[in-house]
Amino acid sequence: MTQQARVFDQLLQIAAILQKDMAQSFEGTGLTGARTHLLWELAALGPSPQNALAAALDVSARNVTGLVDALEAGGYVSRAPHPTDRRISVVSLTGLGEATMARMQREHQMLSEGLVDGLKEVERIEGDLDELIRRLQIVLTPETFENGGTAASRPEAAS
Amino acid sequence: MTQQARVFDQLLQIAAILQKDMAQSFEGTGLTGARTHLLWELAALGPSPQNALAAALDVSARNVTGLVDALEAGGYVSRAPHPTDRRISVVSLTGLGEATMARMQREHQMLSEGLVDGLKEVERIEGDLDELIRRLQIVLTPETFENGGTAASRPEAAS
DNA sequence: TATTGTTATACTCTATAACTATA
DNA sequence: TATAGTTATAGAGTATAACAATA
Repeated sequence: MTQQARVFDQLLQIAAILQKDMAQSFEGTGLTGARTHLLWELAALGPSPQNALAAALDVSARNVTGLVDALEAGGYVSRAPHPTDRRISVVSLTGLGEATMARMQREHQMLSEGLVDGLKEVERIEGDLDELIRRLQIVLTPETFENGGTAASRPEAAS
Repeated sequence: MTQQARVFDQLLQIAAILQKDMAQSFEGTGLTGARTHLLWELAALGPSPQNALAAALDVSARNVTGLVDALEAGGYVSRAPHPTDRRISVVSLTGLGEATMARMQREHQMLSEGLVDGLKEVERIEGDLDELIRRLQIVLTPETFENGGTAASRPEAAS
């Protein structure tokens, strides 16, 4: 039962493809992966304190300051004072930010449809992927093996 | 044919899981994703000029200099002069580097097996994944849509 | 003249710690 | 006293450009 386990490498390959696509995507736009991630969260949450964004993104407050600075400079978001708590700055999408997100959501939808267009047994595949995701989370749980996970995702997936 | 296309999001979720695992993996080891990637390539290629590593990793020569510096400081690789071309420095795995790679390959194998252990129809799933990979590369080809790809990998996959 | 690797410089993401302004 | 966001500092990955040594 040893040699035939290509599945893991296939998943790594998928991760690599998606990551590379994302990295190449933001050229000249002033956007980056991290900044766009913040935009997605902001679109989902609505106007938010940087506080909440840091929690949503699972990054430090300092990091959010930098991302919002850059997005503000690019015209994608704006900061406004909180009506009652003057410590808080509320971040909102600008018109450009909204338009950008609308476009991205549209493109995401198109790609999503294009990926499965004409594919047989899509629902069964979705079930298989759910099972793989479930197993992946178990298998990568550090306690499962003595290792910290590292070896798992051999960095082929990283570039 | 619109609403049911979960597959793309599932793939993004897989990418996010693998990336997160990889990021968490290198704690205190002096290794990182990029450095480990170089080690994998080096293990595959054998002793190589930095030149070749830059090509294999698809990264600038400057970048390789930094990665090799760090790996050399950590004792994972060593630089040696090329026998005939004195411009070239040949990078090799040290004993520690070899041992580290052997361990990682072992762990990778274990995870690979653990992922599919007891799973039904593994070969069919592998075929489905191959098809998805193929389609992914087509769908993400920039020319396919007017976009640069960005929207594709909504950065949920990035953190 | 072309190539290898380096130094110089710069940008991005990320973190912790110290500090300010507010609650 | 605790919280929100900032400045200060630092490490890591990445890039281009200029430069040295060598082909």
